Amino acid sequence: MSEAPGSLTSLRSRNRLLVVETVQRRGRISRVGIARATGLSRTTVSSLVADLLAEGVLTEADGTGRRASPGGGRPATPLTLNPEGGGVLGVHLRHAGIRVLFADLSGGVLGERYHEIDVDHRPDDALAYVADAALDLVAAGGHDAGRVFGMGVAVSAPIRSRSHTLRTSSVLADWTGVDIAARLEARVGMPVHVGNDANLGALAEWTFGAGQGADDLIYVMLSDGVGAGLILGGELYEGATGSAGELGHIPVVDGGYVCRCGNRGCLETVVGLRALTSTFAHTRGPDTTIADVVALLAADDPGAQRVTADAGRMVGRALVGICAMLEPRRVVIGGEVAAVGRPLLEGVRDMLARQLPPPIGQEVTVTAGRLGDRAEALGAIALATQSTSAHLLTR
Amino acid sequence: MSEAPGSLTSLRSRNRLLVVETVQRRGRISRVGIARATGLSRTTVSSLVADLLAEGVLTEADGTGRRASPGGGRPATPLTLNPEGGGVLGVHLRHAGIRVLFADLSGGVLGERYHEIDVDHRPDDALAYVADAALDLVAAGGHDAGRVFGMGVAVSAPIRSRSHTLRTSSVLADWTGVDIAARLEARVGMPVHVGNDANLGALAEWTFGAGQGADDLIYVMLSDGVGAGLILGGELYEGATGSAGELGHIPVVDGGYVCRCGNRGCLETVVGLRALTSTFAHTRGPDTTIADVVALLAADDPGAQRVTADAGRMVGRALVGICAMLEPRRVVIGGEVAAVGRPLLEGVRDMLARQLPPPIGQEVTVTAGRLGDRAEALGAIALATQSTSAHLLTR
DNA sequence: GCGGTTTGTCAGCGTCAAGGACTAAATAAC
DNA sequence: GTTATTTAGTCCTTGACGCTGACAAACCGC
Repeated sequence: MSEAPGSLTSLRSRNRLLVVETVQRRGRISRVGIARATGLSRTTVSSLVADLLAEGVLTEADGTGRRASPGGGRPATPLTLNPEGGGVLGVHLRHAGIRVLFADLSGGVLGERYHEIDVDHRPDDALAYVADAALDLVAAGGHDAGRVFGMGVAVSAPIRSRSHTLRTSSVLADWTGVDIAARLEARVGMPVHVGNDANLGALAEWTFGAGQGADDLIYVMLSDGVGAGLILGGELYEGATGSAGELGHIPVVDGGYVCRCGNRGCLETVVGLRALTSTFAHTRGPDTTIADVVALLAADDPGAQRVTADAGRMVGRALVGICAMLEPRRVVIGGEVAAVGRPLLEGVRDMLARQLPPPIGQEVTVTAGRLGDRAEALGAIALATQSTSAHLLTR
Repeated sequence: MSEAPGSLTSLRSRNRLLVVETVQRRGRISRVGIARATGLSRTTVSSLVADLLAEGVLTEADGTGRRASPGGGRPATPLTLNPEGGGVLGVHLRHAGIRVLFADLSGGVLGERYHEIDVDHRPDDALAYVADAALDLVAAGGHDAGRVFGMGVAVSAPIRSRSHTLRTSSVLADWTGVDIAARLEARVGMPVHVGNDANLGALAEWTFGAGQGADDLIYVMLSDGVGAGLILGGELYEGATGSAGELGHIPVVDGGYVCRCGNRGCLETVVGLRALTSTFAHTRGPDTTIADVVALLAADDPGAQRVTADAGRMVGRALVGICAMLEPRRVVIGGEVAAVGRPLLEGVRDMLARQLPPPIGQEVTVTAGRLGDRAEALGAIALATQSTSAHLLTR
């Protein structure tokens, strides 16, 4: 595991990782292909691949359907990540429930569990459920638990990255100071990595979803709370203290409602799930849900149109400063509220186009997330996969 | 120069770079010290150092004053970067003039030239001056031109990082599309690296100035234009298109003055050098300079106090969103306007403390820059040094 | 079946960093 | 003054690594 930083074995480790990442990205690639892609020699790749095959990380895929080279030549042996070579678990702890995903190393989902539970006030119950569901999924998939390399956990709270514990959060109040990683590691017997849910949502949309190829993107999670995740220069940016992305607490209304953070007029007080639905309390009753709003929009209800577009403009307003400073290629809108679709996106686009200085405004694309509910859990999968590649495969 | 990515020689190159960087950071460190700091073995370090000594990159410093170890033992031989081993040039092209610095590889300034010239409309004159001054400085320092490894250039305009050319800019209108790097390379015969001045100011304050140790910082350059540079996760962040940091064009006043970017109420229209001094037109005449404002402040003039504090608050307002999203450790205020000092800083602090959500607000420090006028040129030095280390020493 | 072509492996070689033994140069104790 | 001790730096050997070049394998078209 640990090794001298500049030694020969570290070089081999780096090359191993290079090979695995290449296969991960390209899928079904031959040894020669890897050599061309990485710049390593065929011999070296062969040697590394031999190791990885022996360890069960890669497999030689079936040759059928392989494209013969023009003019003949020995057909290449396509290599893929071994689907039975291992898997990872991804968990999303949100205030209303828990989602657990089981996926192979390339991010293909093999199983899923969702459980409604009042996560806020029951850390022990929640963690117990997570552990049970996780082990259950692995068993149901017929997988060897020893080849499940890790678990990622997305949590709706800022994370102290060093200690893995949660900082104060009014969403998960009873969880403050709980070391989720340690507790879950004890239960499931594998490395557990914890991250903020908005950050992991960003990672997911970037890896699997609407943000593919955009190495600088902002993911906006419009849910009960409002958060954001940043991919900057092709890497997840978590900030010095691990809680970057407090989009929800940017003031957007002068002298607006008081927010749970103590300030006034925060974005969250205007476009949070509850704030948004409560706008309809007078006409549609106090129990209006986001699904109701979607239905109204489908029926071309002008009030709903107006409200969601306004919400989008508020999001845009909060984003202007950040977009001017960071010049992201893409803004991806996710979270439950994103289900309302177009009018919201139009609102965001409208505000950005109007307030950003000319060159930048045209370079930012605003899109809806493609992963829906599962974005954060998929991000947890990606987190676990990254750590797995880095730690377990590098040896 | 170019080499296989995973080969043995690449490993040696990386280790070379590691050694040089360690010496750069620590200064006067022995071989054993380097070994401890890098994790390499004494043998390896010795071998690398031998190469670097032979090439003149390092020198064995004088042993006098060396601290003998407690309990005796052979005294260590301190190593330093060879002051005569090479130098780099740093240039700042601003609208009103040109600054050229000559420094050794550790950032020590060996010579300086400043020339007032209307840079905006005379690309050829300006570049000719830069080349003359640069070669002159090298000769005056008694240095061998062959051991000057590169030149960095800070420019008040967005840079297309790929092509090294300038994008449209209303500050340097006649420079649009000019390939500064290529033109200067032809004149001075060394690699030239071009960067945005605010970005390089950030790099300078982080490397040499008020931002040392803060791996996440925002540098605010309050000059005629208003720009910003970002250090994120210990690296300069330039954005996808190389023009991140458009702080000056964040709207801060609803329906304010029209800005040169086409929008209304941009930060630049309120706190730019001209905007700020023109506030005093009625009472102090139209030719008020920033020095006059400083004098007024020194005399406890209440109007000046008020104006500068308000300017600070506007800067703070523009920064709130970014600070909430990025959680920087430090905000460094530089540029000519920063000379007004305390009331401006207090204004920024006031606004951030009031509008940032509680945990973040306390974690950000707002400081004045320590490098003054020379920050951007020093950043150009840092840029050239980085590139030098990476390209020339890695061989 | 036979040359042509591409894939993958094998053996030999040069390079690299690490570990241990050794020399160099100082201090501390006697 | 001499000897033991401690730390710094070098020399030599060793094991691992990746690359080059040669060779076998597997397919094409004729």
